[in-house]
Amino acid sequence: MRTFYVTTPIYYVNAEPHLGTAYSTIAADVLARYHRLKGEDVFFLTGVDEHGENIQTLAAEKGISEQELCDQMAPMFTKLWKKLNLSNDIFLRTTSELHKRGATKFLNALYKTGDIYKGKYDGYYCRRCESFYTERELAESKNCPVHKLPVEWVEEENYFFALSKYQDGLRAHIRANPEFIQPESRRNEVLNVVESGLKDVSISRASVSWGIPLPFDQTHMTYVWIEALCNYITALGYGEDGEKFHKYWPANVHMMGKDITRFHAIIWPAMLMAVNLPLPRQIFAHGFVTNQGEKISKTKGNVIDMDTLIGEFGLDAFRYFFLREFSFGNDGDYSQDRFVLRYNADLANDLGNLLNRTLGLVSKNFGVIPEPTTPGEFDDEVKGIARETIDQVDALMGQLAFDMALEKIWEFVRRINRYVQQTQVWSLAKSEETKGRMGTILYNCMESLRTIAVLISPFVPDTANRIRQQMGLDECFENQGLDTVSEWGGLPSGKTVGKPEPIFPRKDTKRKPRHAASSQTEQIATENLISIDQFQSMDLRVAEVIAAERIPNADRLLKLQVDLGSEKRQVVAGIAAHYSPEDLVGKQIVLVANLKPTKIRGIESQGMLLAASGKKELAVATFEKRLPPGTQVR
RNA sequence: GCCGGUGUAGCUCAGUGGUAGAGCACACGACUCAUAAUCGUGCUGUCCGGAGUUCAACUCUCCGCACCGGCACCA
Repeated sequence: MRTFYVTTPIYYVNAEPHLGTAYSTIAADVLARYHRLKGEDVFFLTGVDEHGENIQTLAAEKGISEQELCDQMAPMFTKLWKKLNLSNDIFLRTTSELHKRGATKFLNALYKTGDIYKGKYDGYYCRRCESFYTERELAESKNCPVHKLPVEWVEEENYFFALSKYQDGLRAHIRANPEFIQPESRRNEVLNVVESGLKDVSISRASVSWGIPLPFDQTHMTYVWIEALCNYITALGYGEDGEKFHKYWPANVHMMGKDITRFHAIIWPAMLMAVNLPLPRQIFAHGFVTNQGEKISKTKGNVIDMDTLIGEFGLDAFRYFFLREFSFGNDGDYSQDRFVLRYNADLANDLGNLLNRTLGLVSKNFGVIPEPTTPGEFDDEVKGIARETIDQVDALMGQLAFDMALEKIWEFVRRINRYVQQTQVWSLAKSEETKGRMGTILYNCMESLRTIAVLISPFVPDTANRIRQQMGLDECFENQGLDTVSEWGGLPSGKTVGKPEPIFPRKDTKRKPRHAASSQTEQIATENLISIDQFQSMDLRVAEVIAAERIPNADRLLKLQVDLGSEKRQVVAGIAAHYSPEDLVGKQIVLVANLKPTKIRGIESQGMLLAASGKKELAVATFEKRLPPGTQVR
């Protein structure tokens, strides 16, 4: 029996699950369900990543143990997955013994290859990011560019994995296997990174206590990312349950958001190469969901509330929308309007109404599924399209083109609506002679609906079941494979049909009162308040720009000469995308005058100008009146 | 600045070396079994701009512009 192993990333338990994680996981679920439908032996993995310094810190803040924290967080994921009707075969926690044992074995195997060596690592370290930064990556303030928190100078002995050794092997593999990294754009990106040279990566942390110790040196914890990647094999019982592992590995698809492509496309395959395990067949990085064109973020307050959406439209509409509307692999934009449009057009009008009108006619005129006694015009065409649809959907699902697969299915749905129209079935009830033809047409409609129900079942499992129920077919979908629709005519005549009820009640298109327009500005921090003294430690001055020029080979940089009254300064500012040099000359700006000088692009910068910047726009702070240069700002 | 991608009807996108398509939206018509649904017809396009190759380019090549992603860089 063919096997199919699909994975999602294991999600970090430092935050609750959100739409992005749901999107990845639903997509993986659809894929898993589709392959089960094909009769394959599927293993679908998802789980949570529970180790690392972040968890350690968070637990300390809450005054509970790390394990307690994880035990609180993990159920949030399992609960949501249940709500989303996900069919994962395992929910792996990295704190589980299964994972710990597997990871330990893997690390030992890796160690034996000789590709792990002890080296000294020193650098600026951000505890939040759990990663190092070079001096250049940091601001003068010595703050982490992501969290704006102070970083620490850390010197520690670390273990390294000789990633650089696998550069050529990786490149060759990516080149030879176009399917390996998808979509294409991600593949190019990764190829680019690999070709520009790989550096060895640190795989341990001596300063962290919450994690899995390196088996060959218990004083070091395995770096959380390295350990997490192992989950794809530990979930299969790597190193112990040989049978399961050999059955499913290598994975057919590692599915993930595009932000974590590199760990999966570079480090993970290299580690597998090192220990001589086969590489996953495909790494698929999907796009992000935006909300009306904007990135979704908590601080922005434009998070899409899944509960509300599911409450109002139903789970299946939710699952349907994100897979139909977005081209998997590209970013997709959500808006309530588009959601309603899709819901009404596709689910209520096309599919829901087709089922409803068909069953209405059947129950009124026959009461049972009629016999197909009287073939006629259009019948063969409909049957042909059914066959064609099944084949095309299969090809598209193979490419993870969920949107196109659904489009194909809906072409079929529309064709059946047209069939009803063309044959004017309803008018055939008037005489007994035409009743045979009527029954045949209705049979064909129902048989089409049965096929459609099977095809859509991976996407909208509940809907598929409801369609079957209304049609009077009691078996639910778990037992209905693709093979049950591969031959036309599998629908049994004579069965009593159920009561037709709209499966997707149409939604009013009238604009609902919008929930409070999401604010454009980010929430203002109320934590980490500073004292007036701290504020006064900044020496802010009025400065007049006397000259400005671009810096070659830098998109964002301008070199400014400014007048501070008592002295002149040279400042490099990252505002070139928004201001041309001419715009600035003569302007009076706010300068942080007591900032330690630094070199940017080899050019000395003696201060920093203040500017407000949002996602797109940026404006330099100026004064509404001219002032003597050097005047203090407070 | 480097690497890659995209730019086609109001919107989302498909597409081929021979002068353009789908769905949605919109308009009109038909029908009435059905969830104001369905079916039919129509609609708008300098297929980003410019140059070149060609009998012929939206489709190939080059240049440019805009936008997106990655890198560099951004206090």
